[in-house]
Amino acid sequence: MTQPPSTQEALADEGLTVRDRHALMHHEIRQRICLLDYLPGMRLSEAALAEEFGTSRTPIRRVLARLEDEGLVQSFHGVGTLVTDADFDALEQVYRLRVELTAMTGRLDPVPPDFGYIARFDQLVLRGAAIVQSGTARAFTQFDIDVFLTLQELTANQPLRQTLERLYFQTKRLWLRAAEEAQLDLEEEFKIFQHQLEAIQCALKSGDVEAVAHIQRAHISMSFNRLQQKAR
Amino acid sequence: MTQPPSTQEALADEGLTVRDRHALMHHEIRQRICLLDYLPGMRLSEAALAEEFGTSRTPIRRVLARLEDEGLVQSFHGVGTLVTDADFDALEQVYRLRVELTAMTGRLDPVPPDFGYIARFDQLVLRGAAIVQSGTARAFTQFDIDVFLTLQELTANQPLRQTLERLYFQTKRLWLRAAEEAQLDLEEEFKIFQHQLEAIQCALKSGDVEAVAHIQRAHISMSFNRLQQKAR
DNA sequence: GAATTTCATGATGTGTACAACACCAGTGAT
DNA sequence: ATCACTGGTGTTGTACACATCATGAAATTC
Repeated sequence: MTQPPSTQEALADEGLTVRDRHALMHHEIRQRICLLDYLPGMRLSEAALAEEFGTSRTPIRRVLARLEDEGLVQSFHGVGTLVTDADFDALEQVYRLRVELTAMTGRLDPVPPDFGYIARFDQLVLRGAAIVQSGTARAFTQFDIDVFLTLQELTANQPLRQTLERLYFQTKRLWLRAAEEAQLDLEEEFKIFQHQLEAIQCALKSGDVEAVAHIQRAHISMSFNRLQQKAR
Repeated sequence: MTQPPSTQEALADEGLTVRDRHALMHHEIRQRICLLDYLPGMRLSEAALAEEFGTSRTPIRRVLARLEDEGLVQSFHGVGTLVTDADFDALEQVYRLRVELTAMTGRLDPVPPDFGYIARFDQLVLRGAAIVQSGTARAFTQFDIDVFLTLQELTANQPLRQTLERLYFQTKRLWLRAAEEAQLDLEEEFKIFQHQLEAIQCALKSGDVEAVAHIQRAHISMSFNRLQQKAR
């Protein structure tokens, strides 16, 4: 009996290439940083991570180097590898660029959604409805990541997707931190997000990918404004 | 008597931190790829590069990993590290994104040029005039890189700069390859570029950074169209 | 008692040997 | 003659020992 392996087990699996193992570790650590399992300023030990993932420091160092290029950690010789702090002012530029780039997804190589895609999105909307009723900020963030990755499929422009993914994971921590510090009205945030999902769902069914992009853009912009408001 | 050290000598210098050495090697290898010293498909030997830069494979591997993330090389286990080929169709998406992002530099955190900046730009225009008269495609490309990096200073938005730099170095090889294959009228290309520089110079002196961005955008777009035309 | 020095500790960065892998030439059987 | 196999060679990937550096506590000196 074979069951889908967990992330940790997958690393021990033998059917994976080097690139796959690297991607898995990168995703996992990035996820932990964005879900605030690793808080800003926290020191990541290469040795500890190596032991956890059942490998040596060398592959871990490669992953951390990539995360450093992406702005999520920073290494200091003799000190350690520290999670960068999600400072509002420093990330304002990232947020504004994200807003503009999101609008662009509708114009640059849009991918018309097929039936399978719309069905998958319907599933997401259902999942979201459950979170509205009883969900934690953490579960919501994980959900938000899934929605983001799904919506990314609507653009065939690879460099645009790659760039947006970077920016997304750089800014995502801001929202979650504000939410956990009770600066945001969680219930209201959930409802707004659900409304956005339904609007996107509607646009998808009419095949209007550009409208989807504009809805996203508007909501990212408004979310940023709410953050800005509460941060002061 | 102290003179500015060359790239190779700088690596032997002792006053440099780890990060500086990494940046130097990264810049140097990136430059070689974009100036077609390393042709697409060519195999880069980690051992040879390590010896040349007077270090071991370990730091070289980190540089190559970054270049792989940037899409300039690709490593294959047991085969080698190959320079990616500058395929026109594959880079079309990059080009189009670059066009849009360049226009954005005028809107997102523009930096008003001061007298020192304008003076430096005047120097560039003079250098360009010399290339128009008697210049190789290679010298022109090197000049183009300098102009690009100078114009980047007009945006304070760091993530935007970082992204544009990536895209720029991904696409730059296309032009040079087309030029060396005599698909482009070099003299005409030089003149067009010089006209662009003068237009930008004019916009700079009136302090209109957004106009600078639009001039750039127009020329990148037109340059791409000329490439597309000649490639078929 | 306070400032300074020393040194133990633990972190990242580097060098190197070896493992895993792909490619190719040569060899043999069919 | 052709195909399959096998070993040699060179490459990237990994593990580990060591160098280098920053930090803080303890010892020492004034």
